[in-house]
Amino acid sequence: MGHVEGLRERKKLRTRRTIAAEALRLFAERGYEETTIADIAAAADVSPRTFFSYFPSKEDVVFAEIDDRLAEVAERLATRPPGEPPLATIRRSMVDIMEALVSEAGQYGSVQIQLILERPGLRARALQRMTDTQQELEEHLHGLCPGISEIDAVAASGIAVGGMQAVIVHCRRHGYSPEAMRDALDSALTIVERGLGSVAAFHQAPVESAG
Amino acid sequence: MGHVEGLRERKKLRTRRTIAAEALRLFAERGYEETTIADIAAAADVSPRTFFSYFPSKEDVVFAEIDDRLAEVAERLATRPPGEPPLATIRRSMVDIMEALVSEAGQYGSVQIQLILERPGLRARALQRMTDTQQELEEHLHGLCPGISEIDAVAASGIAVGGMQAVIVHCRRHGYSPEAMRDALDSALTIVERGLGSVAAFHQAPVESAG
DNA sequence: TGCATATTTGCAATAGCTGCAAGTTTGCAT
DNA sequence: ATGCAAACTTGCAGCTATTGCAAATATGCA
Repeated sequence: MGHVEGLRERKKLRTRRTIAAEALRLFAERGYEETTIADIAAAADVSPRTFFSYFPSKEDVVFAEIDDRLAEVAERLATRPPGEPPLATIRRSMVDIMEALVSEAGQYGSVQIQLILERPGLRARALQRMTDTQQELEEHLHGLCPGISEIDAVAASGIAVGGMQAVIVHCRRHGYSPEAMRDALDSALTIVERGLGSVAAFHQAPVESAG
Repeated sequence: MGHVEGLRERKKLRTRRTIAAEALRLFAERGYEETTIADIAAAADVSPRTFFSYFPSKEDVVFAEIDDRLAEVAERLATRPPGEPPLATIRRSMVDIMEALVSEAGQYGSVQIQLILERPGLRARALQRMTDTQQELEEHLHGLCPGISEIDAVAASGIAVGGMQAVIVHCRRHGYSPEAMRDALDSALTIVERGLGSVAAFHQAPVESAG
């Protein structure tokens, strides 16, 4: 799937990564507002105009890595181990999504997280991504729980993602350790599952992917 | 509290309302992008520069009414009827918040809702407001449920608001009638309450406001 | 009536973002 | 190897949101 598509594609990918990397470096060094598109373009050795053919806005460049991870999560959402109970799939997905969103793994540590927590504009963008992912989860729920009602699917995904999101933000704000964060997520998930467990559809056997 | 503070204050309030009203009218007539700050200022009979002393950004003017309503909700959150069980307070707050956010009551019908659903930037702003309100709820939970843990409070408010938000957006997108929307919210709230009911702190008697 | 303060305004500048047309580079077929 | 068509980059011009600053006005009160 995500292979080497050809020299052209590879070069574009490299450029994209360079732009993102240089942008993050500059953001970390001088700050977000203090870095202009022109600065980023210069550092990445492209014209300012070219920046916008790789990222639709300055804000989006902050989410370059995160978006890649979210795309992976979306793929994994579709490949559920046979026979896995719906609630287990949800739990697994939640953990995946949240890891994707707050992982400090990337080349530039947690610059993104810092920025997102500080700048309201970026925080809003992050929320947007959260709800987008939430909608994908919602669609998968129909496959997971045969006959689940539209509203139950919507509510369930909103509840799960909303609960996780709140906990994540709280933990990051208060500097929880990774372990404490995991514990917090776990207890939140317990509450979520208690609620979702009251929906009959979650106890039906999941539909096995046809084929 | 929100009385007539004097001529000066009243005039400012009137100007603020005029700007917002003219802006919404123009947005409805020509569209959001097609309306410039200069247009709005001209229609409201102030200088473009003055616009920014009433609203920090063009996007914020869309939320003028909504923000007023959310402020009222925040006040009502604090004035809970004595003896009301925690879960009842939550249910009541949820309904209040969602009404504030999606009410079509205002002078300009549902222009705002339309815009918010269409423009990603505005949607993000709306989400931001949702989470801000969520944090207020979270703080009140400590008063409502003595000894509730930090994480349980955070998770509970995130779950409640997240669930409601998802349902609201879904309903508006699919053109549900007010009745259908109310039913949907109700069934979502049931799931939420089932989850929150598993937290012991929600069954303690609430703290009566001292005094 | 006049002053101290708050508000409005004009001016100028910055920066994000977009459309357009010209210049380059790349992939592929011959 | 060669040449063409498609894809990519770039420079330019322009529009708009947003902000700082200082002058000009308006307002509330003594």
